Amino acid sequence: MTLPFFYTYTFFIMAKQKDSPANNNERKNFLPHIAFDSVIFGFSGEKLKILVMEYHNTRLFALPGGFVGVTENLNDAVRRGLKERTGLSNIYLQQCYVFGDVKRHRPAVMHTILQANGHQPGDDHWMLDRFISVVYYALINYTKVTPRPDALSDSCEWYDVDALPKLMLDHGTIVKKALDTLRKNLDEQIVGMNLLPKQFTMKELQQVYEAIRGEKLQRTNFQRKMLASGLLIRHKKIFSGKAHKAPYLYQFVQ
Amino acid sequence: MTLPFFYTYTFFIMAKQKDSPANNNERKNFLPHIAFDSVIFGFSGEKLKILVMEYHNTRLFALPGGFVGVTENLNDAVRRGLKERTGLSNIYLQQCYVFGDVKRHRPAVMHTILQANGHQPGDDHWMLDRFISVVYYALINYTKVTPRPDALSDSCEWYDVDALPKLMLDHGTIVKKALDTLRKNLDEQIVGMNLLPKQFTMKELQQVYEAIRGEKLQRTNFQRKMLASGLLIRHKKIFSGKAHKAPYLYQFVQ
DNA sequence: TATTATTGTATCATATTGATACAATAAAAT
DNA sequence: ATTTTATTGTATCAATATGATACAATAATA
Repeated sequence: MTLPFFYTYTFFIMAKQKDSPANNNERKNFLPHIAFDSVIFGFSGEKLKILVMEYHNTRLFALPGGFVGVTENLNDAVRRGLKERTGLSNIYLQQCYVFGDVKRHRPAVMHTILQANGHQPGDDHWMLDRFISVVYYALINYTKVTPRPDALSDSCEWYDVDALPKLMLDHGTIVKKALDTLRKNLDEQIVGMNLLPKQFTMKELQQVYEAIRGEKLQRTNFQRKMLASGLLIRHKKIFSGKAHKAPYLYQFVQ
Repeated sequence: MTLPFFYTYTFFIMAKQKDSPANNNERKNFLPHIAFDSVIFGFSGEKLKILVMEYHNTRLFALPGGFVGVTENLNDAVRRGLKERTGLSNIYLQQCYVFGDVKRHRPAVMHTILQANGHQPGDDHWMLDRFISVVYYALINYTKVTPRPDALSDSCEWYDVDALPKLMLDHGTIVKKALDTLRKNLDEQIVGMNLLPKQFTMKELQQVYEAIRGEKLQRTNFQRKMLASGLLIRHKKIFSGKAHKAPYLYQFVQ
């Protein structure tokens, strides 16, 4: 579990108060025992990356996550979190898996995080409870996003999927599961439309697929298949300023 | 949400007591706001079916479901429920989707069920709360199972997926989602191994696929593909007592 | 013994995929 | 101004997979 997005707005205020009343207020605002975590995929032009947060005084790395308001749809809660981290509203979002094992519950870790931010949580603090976590993955256009660390002054940065820092709790397993699911669900149009800018070259498109599938593809056959799919509209060539033959620009239909 | 499997053991006893103490005890035994529902697929030899329960005095049809013990893994809770309904322990089980919209919350329906079983639940009864439901689907060999209605004397019966009764709440949507997921994940070996008896004819195997995909397949090409897959072991012919050429029996490797 | 519907296999034509070759070309190097 | 370069777009051949059809084998029945 990560710190809730909610913190961004209210945590600092509450941190100045005694813990119990704040604890009780927050406990009433969210569904207990239910969290979500998001694996946010972006594509840099060459590599597949995900957003990872670091809790400043703890050296703990975690996925962005949060909690569900008592009158809030689960999906909306996740969108709220994504908006908070990325500034984007219309993000491609998919449920991935629910992690519900008892052994996820490690209150000491959450205690560390709370303490590192000036709290003295009692043993009955709601965030020290057992949580099940609904995991989502999101696909976003890397270039549109400036990741925003939250009010706890964590960092929030892109990391290559193959060069992640060690993540806290079971967040490493969560990333693996999200990547597996993305690979299994790999739909040409959806993935391309959400990870790439509106217009792109055939090479960029191929790099997206190679990054996700984790293997090199035959250039000529990839091109043939994509062109035959009917998903692409071809635009004018771009003269990129690089040497060699200039590529066409493409975009997805619709 | 359906009545919890837990009811089977304790509900009748509790029903004799005043509601509040029982309410409070149960509230402590389960994670609040979290439920699961199971779409249990079976194959009859011709049709794909699912298990549906009927609450006797309500004419309400529902999927089997339940709640998660406070010290119980989510997956184990679902297996506990399946064992209860089918008697089987090693069941192929897959997570499907989490339904988490606020509009699922319809306390009146649950109130009706509780009342129909002799309860007078107060407005604060834990089962009248908002729940998110983690949906699983299971594949089981129809012939191995005798569905067990629970102690509330509901019925628990197989229904053709294309001839379901109207299900309560969003359970109709849940079935659609489970079927979609099954189709998308359709893995030859896993599906065949779990829906068919150990040995089966090529015709039975084809019928499983046709039932799941909802379309007829070309017999000869299906046979060619399955034989070429290397997944099947061929056994002796069976002389079924029917006219015409006797088919071979097959089974999956491993 | 002939009939019947089912089963197993073969064989076409057509699509899809893998591997390779090659011409076109934008800018840099000469 | 011409040559060189790596990249891009396209074509083509072989190998494989798929769709459609034909047909022989056969277990029990008529």
